[in-house]
Amino acid sequence: MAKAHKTIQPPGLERALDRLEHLCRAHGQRLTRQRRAVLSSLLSAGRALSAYELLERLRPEDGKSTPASVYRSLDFLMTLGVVHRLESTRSFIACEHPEAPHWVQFLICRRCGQVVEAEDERIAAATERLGQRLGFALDQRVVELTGVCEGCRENAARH
Amino acid sequence: MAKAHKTIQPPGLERALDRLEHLCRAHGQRLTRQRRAVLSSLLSAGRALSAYELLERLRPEDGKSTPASVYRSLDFLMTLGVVHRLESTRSFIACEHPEAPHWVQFLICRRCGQVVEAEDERIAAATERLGQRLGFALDQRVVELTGVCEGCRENAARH
DNA sequence: GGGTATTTGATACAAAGTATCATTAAAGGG
DNA sequence: CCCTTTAATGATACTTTGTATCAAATACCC
Ligand SMILES: [Zn+2]
Ligand SMILES: [Zn+2]
Ligand SMILES: [Zn+2]
Ligand SMILES: [Zn+2]
Repeated sequence: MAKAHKTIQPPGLERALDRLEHLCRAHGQRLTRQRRAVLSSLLSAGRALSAYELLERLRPEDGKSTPASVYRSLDFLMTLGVVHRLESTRSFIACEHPEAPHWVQFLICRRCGQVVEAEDERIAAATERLGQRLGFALDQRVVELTGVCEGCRENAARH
Repeated sequence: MAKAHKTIQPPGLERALDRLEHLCRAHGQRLTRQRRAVLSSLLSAGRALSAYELLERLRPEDGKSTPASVYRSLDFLMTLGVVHRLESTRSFIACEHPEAPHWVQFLICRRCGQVVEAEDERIAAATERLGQRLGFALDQRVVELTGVCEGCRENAARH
């Protein structure tokens, strides 16, 4: 049975966009059409997209988006914590956690591209401790674990 | 007092190149002039370099290196585990640990660019456990912690 | 030293990201 | 609702990073 491609439906999307609006107000930032469109597009994709893939998906709606403006919107959404950047795949993904800025870990399947956003206490604590031990005042933690997910291993098993 | 720029001197460099030779033999791989030059250059730099910075440093010696060949050498050295790639800065650094392939964490100072390679048991265990819990068979772990190192914070403190 | 599979060089290109500045539009107050 | 202000976008051009292809060179083994 093929698992349906994960796509956030209108209800969840609405909620996320409302949350974006509140975050903007709270931070005294402007909520523009493009910022909404970028988040919306990432959510609808239901997976990580490169900036240029995202640009392609915006084109039909908003033919005049450019790389620079997409990157600006992404940067903005990242500072709000509603979008994350995956360094190891140079792509961007909508946050799965409704809370304020947080430190997360990503698990990435190299077969199907699935990305799981985790919030592991143990890892958070261990990285913090390492930073302290080595005298670093940390402000960014990239934890990206790549491998093969369960589903893909099962598929591979039966040839 | 200005701290001298960290640079690996001939003795350590020799040892690293010998190690590279042995690793190549052990893996039945060829040790070419360029591969030696790339590792040597990274070691001498004593910091992370982008592929193109590295290319510049190779030019004087070997005027006909190209981006493609540098990337190929870097890929090769990475599979041997003697060079690491920093995803969050798109750069490469010589391994500081003489052991075979290993899982490490990097601490990166966003001020001075210093990179410390750590091998923290707790983080290793915690990431492994997270992978298992979520059903991922991990084969790559990117842990890059960015912040400000102790030295840079002290410098900043006295304006 | 000669044979052979691997690696490199040369060339061209693709993908990812940024700088600059004139124009547009979001937000807030009247 | 309109006007003003300030921040964001559009347009353009460019930089940086990374890859594909195939002929020529070379490391390794004997
Ligand atoms: Zn998140
Ligand atoms: Zn998978
Ligand atoms: Zn290492
Ligand atoms: Zn520093």
